[in-house]
Amino acid sequence: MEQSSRLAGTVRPGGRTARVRAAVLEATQDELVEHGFHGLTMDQVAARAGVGKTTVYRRWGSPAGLVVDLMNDLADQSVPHADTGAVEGDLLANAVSVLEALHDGRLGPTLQAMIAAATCDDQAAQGLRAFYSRRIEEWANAVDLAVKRGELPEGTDGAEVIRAISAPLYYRLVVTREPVTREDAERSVARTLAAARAGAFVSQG
Amino acid sequence: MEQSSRLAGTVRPGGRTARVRAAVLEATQDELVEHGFHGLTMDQVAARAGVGKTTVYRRWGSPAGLVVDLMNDLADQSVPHADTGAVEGDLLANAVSVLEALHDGRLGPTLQAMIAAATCDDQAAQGLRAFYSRRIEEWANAVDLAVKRGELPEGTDGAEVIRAISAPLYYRLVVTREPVTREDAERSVARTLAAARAGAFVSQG
DNA sequence: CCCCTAATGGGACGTAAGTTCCGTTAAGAT
DNA sequence: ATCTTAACGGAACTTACGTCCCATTAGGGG
Repeated sequence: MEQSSRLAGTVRPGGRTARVRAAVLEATQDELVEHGFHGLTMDQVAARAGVGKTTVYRRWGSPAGLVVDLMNDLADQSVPHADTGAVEGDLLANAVSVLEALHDGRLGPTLQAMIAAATCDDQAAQGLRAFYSRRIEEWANAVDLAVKRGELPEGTDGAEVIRAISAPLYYRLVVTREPVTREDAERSVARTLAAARAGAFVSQG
Repeated sequence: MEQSSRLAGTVRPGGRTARVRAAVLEATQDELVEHGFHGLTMDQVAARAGVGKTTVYRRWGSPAGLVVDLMNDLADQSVPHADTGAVEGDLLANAVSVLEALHDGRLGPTLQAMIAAATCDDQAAQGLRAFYSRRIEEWANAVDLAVKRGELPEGTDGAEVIRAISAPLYYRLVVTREPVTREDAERSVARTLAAARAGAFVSQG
């Protein structure tokens, strides 16, 4: 996998350019942890990265641009899905990985920033959609295997099952802003699984 | 119900003060529709409302403060829940009302702004939590009645059922940023109901 | 190893958001 | 009706973000 869609377009991607990008993305993430997306300023990112602010404006254009690039960078780091051999275990592993990502001191704020950036920038929205659709696809395989094993009804939509697992967790995080606990993750798995076994995730119904 | 927690604290809430507030909240919502939360500026709100910007800064302090007050204003407008006599109809009515709110040209952007404001301001987060917990409570009654009628298992947690209905819709709206359709609403109801009938929403499990 | 130029960096500049000061207006009590 | 003062409004001021210009640095091809 290529390291970056943005760098790929440059004429001199090696050496200094790559170093600058690494420093800027690092600084961006640090700033997100401390001030969140709404407090992300090009100026401070440049200062923190030890880079001219002209460079940051030229290459990324806006705070949303920084987050988009950061998002692409994270998207390239593929996270392998679990395979415990039984749906319940796989889905719980999925829910827990979401939970841990949201609670991670560095990744959590970054994910929230990605969501915030997507609300005010089309490119960020597109990037976010791509980011999650890829993650969802990867985990959906586990559900498809479960269908083949006969654990779930024929025709069950794997991607939708994975979405259904995450939805309540993100809903609590972003919308009602309640704490998201492991119990929430377990409940989400149990409920989704109950619906799936009842055939509620079979494609056209 | 009092008209506003903020006005209640003022010494002269009548006449001009109330007129100013109405104009400012109106202008705030217009600006949110056009530019979203990230583009909400005190200056333009003041100009649009035909009010001194000093006044806007003094009474609301920040864009987040404007949204918080707008949120309180909306929270006071109680939305009665449906009662079709059968769970499925009530829950579908709930899902559709959420759907319509999100698609409404004025309320949709306002709700998104409330969410955005909550990500960068504690007071807004608290307000948002209160806003939704109240709406959830109101609709939870319909589920409780269904339990009494024997349509759902004893001990089913009504509030959690209502949350489960909304979660996938908001998830699509905010996180994956896919379009939210009536089919999504219907699927969400069907799946939640399947899980509820299987007892997945009974309190301790 | 040298050259060409892509890419970066510093600093000056313009603009707009946010703050402060003080005079003006009108709510509401007497 | 009159008076007190809460609340508003205009305008100057301060700061910080974003832009522009040009000098400097270092890839990477020859």
